Amino acid sequence: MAQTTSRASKTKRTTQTENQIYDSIRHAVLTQKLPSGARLPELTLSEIYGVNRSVVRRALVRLSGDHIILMRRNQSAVVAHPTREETAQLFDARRHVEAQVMRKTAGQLSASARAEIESMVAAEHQTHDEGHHDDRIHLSLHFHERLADACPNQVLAQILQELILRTSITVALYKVPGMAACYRAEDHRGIADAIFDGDGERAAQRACEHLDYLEQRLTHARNDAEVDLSSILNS
Amino acid sequence: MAQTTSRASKTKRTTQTENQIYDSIRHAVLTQKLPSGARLPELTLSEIYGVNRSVVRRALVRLSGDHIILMRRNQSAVVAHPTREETAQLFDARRHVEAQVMRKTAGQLSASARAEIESMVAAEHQTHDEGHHDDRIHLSLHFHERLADACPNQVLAQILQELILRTSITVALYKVPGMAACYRAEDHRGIADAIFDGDGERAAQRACEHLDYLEQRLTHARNDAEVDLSSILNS
DNA sequence: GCATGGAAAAATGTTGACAATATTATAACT
DNA sequence: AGTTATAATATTGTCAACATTTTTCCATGC
Repeated sequence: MAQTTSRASKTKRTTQTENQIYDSIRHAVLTQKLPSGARLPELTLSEIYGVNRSVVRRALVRLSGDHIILMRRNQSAVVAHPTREETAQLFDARRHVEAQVMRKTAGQLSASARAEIESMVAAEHQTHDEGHHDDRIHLSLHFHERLADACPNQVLAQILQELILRTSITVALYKVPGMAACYRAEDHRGIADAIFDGDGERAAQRACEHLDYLEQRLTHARNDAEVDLSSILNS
Repeated sequence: MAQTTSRASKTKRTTQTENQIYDSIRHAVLTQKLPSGARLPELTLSEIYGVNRSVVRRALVRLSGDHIILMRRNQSAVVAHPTREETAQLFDARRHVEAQVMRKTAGQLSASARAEIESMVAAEHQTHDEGHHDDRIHLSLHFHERLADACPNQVLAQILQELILRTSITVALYKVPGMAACYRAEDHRGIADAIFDGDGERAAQRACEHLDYLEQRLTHARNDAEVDLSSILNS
């Protein structure tokens, strides 16, 4: 039932090109290549992807529905730039939802899923040790998303996926600049082990602590930046 | 910050006409005038509302993002028709989210909000006694939405609003036909009182019991129907 | 140097047309 | 009657053009 062509795209319209655009922008935001506040003019995007504005538009409307970008009348879409207040609410909501997803997922993993997650944790450690921060961020997000995928309750899981993306935006916006993107090596390991053991309550606890740690590392200063779209959006 | 022009429309594009269409369809689904599976051709809608298809389209894409309608390539949009499995997941998710919203909202109501909710509960009892089921359904949904509005965490509240709408669709689909739309007179009263008393845990408990009752009343048989759009969508 | 005003440019809003696809109706056949 | 093939219709997909609005830039004045 759950179509997997487009990451967490729920169930909706699927011109292949539209999905590509949706995924491309989503991915760029997720990996923090597109910073908060970056403008996304329809014409520029339609030239980059070689399609008409109407196709771009649909992708943008979907993204705005996911709170990833912000659309205002007669103005270019911009990557969402949540306030500090909204950030706090996002983390609060995510803790509550993710904890429940952990409880429901614990002990439910197939052998293959388990192996997959194991390798992801290992890969994450490796990229961290080697200093590939961009890759590690991507793997870290993929870890949370992969666990959500395994949750028996996909309604709850999709809600979590959205919250993961939105909190990722806030981290990019409010993290202290020099810091190697908030990371504690043993956090994901601990969560995975609790899930494997079927100990949902411990997994939930670990996930909350993980998110607390992340949130505490945020500052009040915002990191704004300018970007060149065409150099970023070419997947 | 939270714009209230369009019920739970999050923050997004807002051609007035587009919002009207969005709200109109949303309302028709919510009040069960548009049944599950009903087709929503773009041309028909654009004639009804007197606008171009592109305007209708944007409203439809937003609705599909909310899981209210389903869009498939080259096919007309249709009102969502969740499976029994998805229904169970929806109720499970809603219980978990709504319980938390109750906890956070308890004791936070202003005097005016309190009075407003009081009058809503009273109105609900009255319409029930008088047998105006359609009105009562509307008031009942409004009760839950009004409480969500009062929640300090609006991220969580908006997630709940979406779940309220989606569960409403499942109720329309799976309720036993003759039954006067699942209703226990004292449920909302008990929830409201707990909120007023600042007893979040009791409010959460009552909300869960309320939802359990609702869910248990659903059958496996689906209620399908045919409809004439133009006679419904004229608000 | 700075604010103000207005023209030029850029971007979105809206529309209608045509192409591609899906749905429905019709006809032929068993 | 029921089933299949085919034609007709309905519906969405994509596009380009123009209208409207916002943004940017530059000249003017103080």
